[in-house]
Amino acid sequence: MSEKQFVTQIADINDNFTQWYTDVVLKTELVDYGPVKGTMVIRPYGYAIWENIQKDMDARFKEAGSQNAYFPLLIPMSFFTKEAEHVEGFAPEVAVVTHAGGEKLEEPLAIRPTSETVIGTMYSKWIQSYRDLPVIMNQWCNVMRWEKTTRPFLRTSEFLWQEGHTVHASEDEAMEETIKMLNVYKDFMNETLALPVLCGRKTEKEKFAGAVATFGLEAMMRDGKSLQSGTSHYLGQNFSKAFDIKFLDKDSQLKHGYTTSWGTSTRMIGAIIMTHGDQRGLVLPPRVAPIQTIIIPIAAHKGGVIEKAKEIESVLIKAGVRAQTDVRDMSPGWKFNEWEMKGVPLRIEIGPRDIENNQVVLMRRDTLEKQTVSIDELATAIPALLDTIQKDMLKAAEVRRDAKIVEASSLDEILKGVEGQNFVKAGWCGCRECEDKVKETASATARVMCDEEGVPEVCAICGKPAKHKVIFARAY
RNA sequence: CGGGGUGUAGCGCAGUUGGUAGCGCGCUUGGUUCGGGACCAAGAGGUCGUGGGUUCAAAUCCCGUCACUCCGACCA
Repeated sequence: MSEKQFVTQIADINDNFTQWYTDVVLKTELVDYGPVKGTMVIRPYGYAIWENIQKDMDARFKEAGSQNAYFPLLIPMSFFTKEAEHVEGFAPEVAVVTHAGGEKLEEPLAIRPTSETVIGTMYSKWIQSYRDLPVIMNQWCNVMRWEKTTRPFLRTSEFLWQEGHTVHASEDEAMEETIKMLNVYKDFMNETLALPVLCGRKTEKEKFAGAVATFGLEAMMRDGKSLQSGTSHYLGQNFSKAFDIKFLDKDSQLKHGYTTSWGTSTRMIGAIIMTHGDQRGLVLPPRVAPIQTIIIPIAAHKGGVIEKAKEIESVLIKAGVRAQTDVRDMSPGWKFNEWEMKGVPLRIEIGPRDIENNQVVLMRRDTLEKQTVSIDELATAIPALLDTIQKDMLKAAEVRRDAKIVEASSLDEILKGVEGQNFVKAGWCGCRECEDKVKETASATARVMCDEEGVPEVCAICGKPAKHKVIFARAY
């Protein structure tokens, strides 16, 4: 049976990946387009994934010492001009409120594209002493960036995210926090999203507007393109000076704090889709799947089938599994296709023959393998299997990714590597010209630096001595 | 922001040289089915994206505009 037969309404994943993506997000009812250009509605099935992400991540933040807070959506325009690089980076994409209450406003208000400026302003009021430090806060909110081209989850005018903002007494401590949160993200993406990510420092060109250093987490999509899935920034004293975040230190000296910020967004849902998905549609990691096990009664008109299915459902729910029975009056084949498209990790088929044998048929969405399991064992077998799927999905994604990482020692090799849908590792002298040259010839950008692997002798682009090892890739 | 494509029923589409709108799926009702997208019967559903223009007459031709989408440039 060809994969095409299953979900004919989805574009070919190998042929037209972007169309496949659009088809999948719309047809699985994760999202729909909003009435305003570039906006998206996150529908219940998509929002449930976000809620699962939030729940897991939020616990990790709290474990890392962070508290949640909420800062206002509207930010006085003047705040942005206080940090030169920051305003330059964000000004082009800020949406501004100029009228309210039927009158023109004295000062235009920006709809936050990110909150360093308001939060910095508030922190300057709250921090006086070294005893007030560190300050570690996170907020879950929406932000708005007026993008030219948009795509659901990957880039929309408005999106949901979390942004952490911290202040520390020393440079070392702030840098430590930056790396700590990078690792919190990494663990979360590995363990919960089953996403292998490459972490490292960004080049000057690619770093956050206003940061001293930006560290990114890059995931490889099925088409070999990179998706920046999270960032952690060391901001040094750039923002503390701009927003006057000062404290009296132990030595009675008045000092500026050192700040960090870190964020991830609903874009991660895009990463899940494009990393794990296949021709049949979504393949969701069990930990974030809104429904982990779908139970499909076969020959449901026959007595006792639905009852048994419901019985299994409640056993599974008691065992902590997000299980659901599809009792709709449709053919089993239709339901199989639908739930496969929606990426439910496990399917249970139960019909009269199974009930007779006290068993069910199980199918894994990730491998499409079927097996029969005794009904008595389900309460333990299903949670264990979900766990296995979670781990196998990460492994499978790692294998796919590692097969598509190549080394290059010339611009030509970088181009060939990127054209072959690979991540390309190469030596780099550190100059902007070489970075731009890669962009021009290969449409690829420096994703992250990986100097810890050993820096090659020469820059693959200009041949001068290399200072860094860089991963080049085309990116979303 | 440049280049291409598409807007006709909830979805996918057809609609010829301009002549007053159709198909498939879905939906509603009833019945038969049910182990990989079932079938029969009877129904409901559209000011053809939008604003102008040409014409006796526009889904169809012309101009504008908006949205979506694909390919680039800019960005999470």
